[in-house]
Amino acid sequence: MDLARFLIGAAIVRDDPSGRRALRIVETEAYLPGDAAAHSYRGETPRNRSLFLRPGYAYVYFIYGTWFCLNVSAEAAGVGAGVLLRAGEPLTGIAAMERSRPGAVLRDLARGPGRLAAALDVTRAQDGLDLCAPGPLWLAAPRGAAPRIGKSVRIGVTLEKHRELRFYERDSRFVSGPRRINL
DNA sequence: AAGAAGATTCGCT
DNA sequence: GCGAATCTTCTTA
Repeated sequence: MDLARFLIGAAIVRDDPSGRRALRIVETEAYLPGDAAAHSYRGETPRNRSLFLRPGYAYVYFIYGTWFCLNVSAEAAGVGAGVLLRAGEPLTGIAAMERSRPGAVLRDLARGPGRLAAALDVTRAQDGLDLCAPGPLWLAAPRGAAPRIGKSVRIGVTLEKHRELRFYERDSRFVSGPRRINL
């Protein structure tokens, strides 16, 4: 949960043969230990094992047979928890992102978790990567003034729906969702 | 062994 | 606004 707040304003960087792409993270959700809505809730499986790594590793899952979503593992080794990256503001490599997201306008390139992963060409191939070390996918610490952060209930979850574990940059137009709850 | 639901998005009505 | 796409895991038989 602290990590989810900290990541607002940080950057997720993708380096691959098509060049460098970077997004400013503007929206996250925390999935805690003992959280019935978390993929790690029912224990470790082949799909979610990355959530049980120590903090800072990529957990990528395939959802609804169509999209990938990118998370950052959040708790000590052996404890299942993570932060879902829900939306980002394109910083660099915008042309490459547009190539990966045909038809999307700038504001929609990474506005939503499935879109964010698609804009960066993140798939299960990047699952388990250390995001705190140099590599094809990594995190850059927040820079500049601390953003104004809002919180709300998580989007799309039915379990533990009352918990306010979604965080977003209040002043960003790149935040996902038709609504901004608890402004 | 089979069916349902889920941390989503897009296209058509 | 609704349905499709079709993976992983859980539930029920």
